[in-house]
Amino acid sequence: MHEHNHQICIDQALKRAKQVCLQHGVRLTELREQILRLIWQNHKPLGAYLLMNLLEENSDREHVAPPTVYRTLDFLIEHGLIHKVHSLNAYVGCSSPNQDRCNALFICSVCGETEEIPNNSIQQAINLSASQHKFTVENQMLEIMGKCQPCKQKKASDS
Amino acid sequence: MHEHNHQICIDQALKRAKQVCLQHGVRLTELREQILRLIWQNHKPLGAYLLMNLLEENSDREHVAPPTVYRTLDFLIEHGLIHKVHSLNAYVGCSSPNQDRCNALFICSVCGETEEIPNNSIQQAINLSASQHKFTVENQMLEIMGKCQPCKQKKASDS
DNA sequence: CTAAACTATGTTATATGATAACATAACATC
DNA sequence: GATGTTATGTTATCATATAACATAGTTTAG
Repeated sequence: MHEHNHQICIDQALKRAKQVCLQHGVRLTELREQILRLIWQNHKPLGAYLLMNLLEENSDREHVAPPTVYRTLDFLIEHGLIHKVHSLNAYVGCSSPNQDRCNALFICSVCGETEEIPNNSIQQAINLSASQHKFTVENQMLEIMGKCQPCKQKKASDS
Repeated sequence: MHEHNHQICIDQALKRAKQVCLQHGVRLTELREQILRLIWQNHKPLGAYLLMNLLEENSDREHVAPPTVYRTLDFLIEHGLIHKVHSLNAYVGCSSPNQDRCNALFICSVCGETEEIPNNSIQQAINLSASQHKFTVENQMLEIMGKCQPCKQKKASDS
């Protein structure tokens, strides 16, 4: 795990979520805030059913059913607060919700930690390729699996 | 649909599959060939259960079970003959099986037609971004949803 | 202030996608 | 043709996601 202050991460994400909801004229309900918080407590993508269990453990809710979670995930995705990581069927906090399009997601295959990295030159290359093929982009996803620096070092020191 | 000769497409894909299997020292069995053929009969990504049904309809097999299809899909993926389109949970023929990494997949949200477009500058941008973050890429997926040229034209003429 | 409209959540059932575990068959090699 | 290997069949089950409808909570207009 990178050494960075998680609490600050979470606080920032929630603060931003409140702003976004205000701007969009929608409500950040308790449920939505709880799920967003759970997601941000990891930098790993979390599956919907895991989130369901976490929600049962970490709130006074007793029985949480799938639709509850999926609706909330849909809401958070719709307002750019989280991403779905399709290669894992899992969900991760969005660190730059102001962008139209999804950035590159770097996913470590060892620790699962996921970083969203904005990159103009990737975007430009995609846009160029799209326009060359007269293709109008609505949505895109770039997921990159591999090993992060800390995990590589750790593996090296293990052997 | 682009006007291009499908049969040539399919034939080329099967020819290439035979080469690849020969090189890799594995067998292109009847089942594998049938599924590869079914996949190539579309330029749209097909789901595993749809393929299962198509296989029952288009072969003398009576009951095809999920593992049969999934094992075959795994085989075809492993040998670079098809791609899984994660955003659709579906499978599409790979048009350039010699590459290490997956190219950009342009998926039309109207007709579903999918094109795999190799693009060095996208790949370079990804590699650069990865190396800047000291991230070792093992695998990647870039899926771009939007509208293809024919569908845009068609829509324009409809209105 | 309360009825109506809208938004959010609860509940039950089910659809869809994928795999585990073990049995059988086909093929290859000696 | 016995043996090991690869491929496929079979049954059950897990994992992911949604449909459809019921209830509750919020907002707004009259």
